[in-house]
Amino acid sequence: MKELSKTYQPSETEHKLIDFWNRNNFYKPQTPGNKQKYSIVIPPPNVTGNLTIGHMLNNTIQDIYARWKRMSGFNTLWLPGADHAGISTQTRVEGKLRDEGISRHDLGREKFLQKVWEWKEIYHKNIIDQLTRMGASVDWSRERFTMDEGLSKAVRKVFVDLYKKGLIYKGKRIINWDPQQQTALSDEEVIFREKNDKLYYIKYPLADDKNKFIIIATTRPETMLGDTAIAVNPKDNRYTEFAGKKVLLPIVQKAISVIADEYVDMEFGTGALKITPAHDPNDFEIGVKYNLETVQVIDHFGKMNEHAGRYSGLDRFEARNAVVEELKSLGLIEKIEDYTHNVGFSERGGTQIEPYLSDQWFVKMKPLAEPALNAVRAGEIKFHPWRWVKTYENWMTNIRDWCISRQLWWGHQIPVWYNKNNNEIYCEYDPPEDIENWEQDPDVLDTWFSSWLWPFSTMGWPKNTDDLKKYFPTDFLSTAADIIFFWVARMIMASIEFTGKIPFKDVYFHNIVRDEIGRKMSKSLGNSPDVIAVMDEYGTDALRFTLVYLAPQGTDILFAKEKCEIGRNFANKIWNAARFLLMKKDQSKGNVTPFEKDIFDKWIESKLHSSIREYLRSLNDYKINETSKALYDFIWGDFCDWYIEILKIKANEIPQSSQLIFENALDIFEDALKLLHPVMPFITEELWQGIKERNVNDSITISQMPNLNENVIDPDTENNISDIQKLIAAARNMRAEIGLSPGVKCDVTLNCTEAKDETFLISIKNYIRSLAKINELEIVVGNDSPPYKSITSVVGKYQLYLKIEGLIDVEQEKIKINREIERTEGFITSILKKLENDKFISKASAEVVNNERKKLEDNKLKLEKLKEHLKVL
RNA sequence: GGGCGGUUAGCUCAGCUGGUUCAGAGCGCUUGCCUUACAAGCAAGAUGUCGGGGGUUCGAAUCCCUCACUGCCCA
Repeated sequence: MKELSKTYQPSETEHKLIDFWNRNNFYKPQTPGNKQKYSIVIPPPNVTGNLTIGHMLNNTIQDIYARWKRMSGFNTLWLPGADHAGISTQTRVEGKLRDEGISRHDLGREKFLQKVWEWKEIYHKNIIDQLTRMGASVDWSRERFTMDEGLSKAVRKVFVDLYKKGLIYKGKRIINWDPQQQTALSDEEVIFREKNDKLYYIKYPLADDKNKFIIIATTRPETMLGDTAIAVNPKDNRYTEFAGKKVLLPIVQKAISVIADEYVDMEFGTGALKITPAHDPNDFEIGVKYNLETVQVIDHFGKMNEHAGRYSGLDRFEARNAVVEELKSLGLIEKIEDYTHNVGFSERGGTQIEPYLSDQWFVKMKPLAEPALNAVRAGEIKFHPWRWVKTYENWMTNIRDWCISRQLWWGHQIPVWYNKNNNEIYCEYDPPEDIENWEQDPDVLDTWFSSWLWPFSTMGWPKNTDDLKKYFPTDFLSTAADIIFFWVARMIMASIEFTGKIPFKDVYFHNIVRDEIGRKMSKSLGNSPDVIAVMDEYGTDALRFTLVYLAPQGTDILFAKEKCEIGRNFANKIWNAARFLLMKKDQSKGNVTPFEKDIFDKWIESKLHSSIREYLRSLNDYKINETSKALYDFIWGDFCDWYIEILKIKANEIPQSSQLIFENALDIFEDALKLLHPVMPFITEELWQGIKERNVNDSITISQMPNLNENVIDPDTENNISDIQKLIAAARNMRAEIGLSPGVKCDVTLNCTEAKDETFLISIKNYIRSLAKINELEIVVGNDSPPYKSITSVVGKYQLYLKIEGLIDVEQEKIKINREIERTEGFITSILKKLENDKFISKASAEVVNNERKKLEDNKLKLEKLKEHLKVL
């Protein structure tokens, strides 16, 4: 490997490695072989947009699992693709055309769709580029798009099958109408926002006594023109005398009935409700129940229609004011109050939704929901974090029929044909043969009607392909929780219904990425960083690592690009560790006398495997931030801060073995690189290539992940070294306290209690000396303090004395020791209190009690030593 | 109105199957360092009545109740 630069330069390696991986088809699963499979399908991003930081997180998580499993011996498929995003895409293209002064109707359906496809190609490529750039180890040869021929076939088959089963029906219902996009929306596509409005109290005179009124409260006075009843609660004494009578609908001058129904909320407004079946979903239900007339007064543009009399042609909001003015002049407005309520808006377009009575296609959801609910309740499908199950259950048990028709052109056109000559309806997989006699339903299907098939349609369903047999059901789905209903729940329903299998075993709901002050990332706020720019600035690995490191299960991430310094610095640390090891190995060429592994070598191996254990545990628990933490702590904390520093000393001690020493270190380092590869694929590949001789097309990405070896995990060794680390830290602390400059060496006496400690300490004496910058280090068994003036520090079973010889203010030191004595005495008292408590002795476990006894002994000893030291001073 | 979270160091957050291996990490801050890789670094340090109150327990950041504030989802 050529000499490494002083800092890691990601841009130099990333593009090169992407090319290298692609050239070698590493991410195409092998067709033969009997390896166990592991499969993931990507949540298909919309073709409309760029990938966001949220996508980066989601895809990093998937990539981690794909790469981890691939390196752990699984035949791994991560299948990529994109979604046609009906409304968004059509809106964008129409917008672009509008700028050119053209409407879609000018072009006609066919030409318009051609334009959309052209537009889609450009943006689709964008997404592919971004996924590639982030290092996603997907199999591009299997890429799918929801409007592909194959997926379109799946959609048609599903529609026809459900129709024939009676689970798809067409009906006149109140749906969410987007007057701007001119299409129906499903309940899930409507978002509610608080809006400041007015509550109008309107008097409806009794038909047989015009001096009596029922007063109703409404936020939508313009719809009164379509009222066909008034409703009150039968329990409401205020209205007992009115029930069953008729009132005269103002302006329209039509007599309508007063219905008594328990549905009416007595608390709201005046307790009397106007019923407008054509313009309110609840009123519609009442209308059906009481067989009321439906009078539609607003058309699909959101304008008053011919039934609105002289208001015909006015926009719904203009009409509101006009109606109120007229009512006022008639003296029929009781009062107008300010009122804040939740109003539905189109999720995509932002227009205020109009409840609209129209013919639409629906899926009956109840029969589909039940098995899907059971699969999750029974734990066949596991949610991470688990609590999302409740949300899922709640939605599934209150599920309502799904409005799937959209009055758009971009999407899967409904496979239903109407006979031009009679009332016949034809719904089949293939169009009718005498096509000239039929007219196809012009509507298209909700985009989610294709994406709910994604886990199996992408693998060739309805054909029973090899891929389907091999890779379905998938193992893992990572997604945002905000599409749990849109997508996750529906995929489970569809999978079970059409394949009889669950679509995936584990679902991970990843964090929502917000900006630094907690706002959701959005285009209009402009607070979402450009992911490519961030990758350019900090490196792809840095962004990936940082996101995962900041992603505890189930919380939101507050992200600012500066946080990528965490990942960048870590990458740089790794880079320099490699640089150093290689440099030393190079310098020590030929020094190959075998050496015996010492406690530090055993310690780093133990730590490596402890880390692997934690790595596996956290990955299996879907706690990826803990995975990244384990890697960070091992590589930076254990390997770089301690092991490399130890090796510097060791190589001086036994120079004849130095080459082997650094080669051994590189073996450990290589394992660490492999473990880290799923999170930081680029730098690990680059260094893996560099630290040893490799074959031309060999890659870390297809190498074997280190196996966990529990046998080398040795808690005693880890504890012993941990004590030594504390001891060295204490010595450094003492140096710092008395202001010794790093160049000045000091003399130290180290007391221990047992002979075996002495043997151990002597064996590593030079390391302690060197790391704590000690000149003379005397190791003594027993409690005798040294015969010179010193400051002291007690570390577990060890006692340190640092010779001061007038370097320090003795009085200050005495104050400090007294303070330490006080603290220790307090601590002893608290332990004694526990031990003298019979309930503690009897109820607490023996282990805990023994532990307390041990602590007591240790601290008594410590106290003794401190007091003695005070005397010496 | 119903449901689900969150509230721990100046900031962002871990820890929450109860016990000084639990009061932590990173950033920021203070001090000292161009030490045989790394100043994107090294060493040392300061800071918290773990949101308030009550309870269970020998023992609570951790379990229960309650209040406050805050976010999200559903109606």
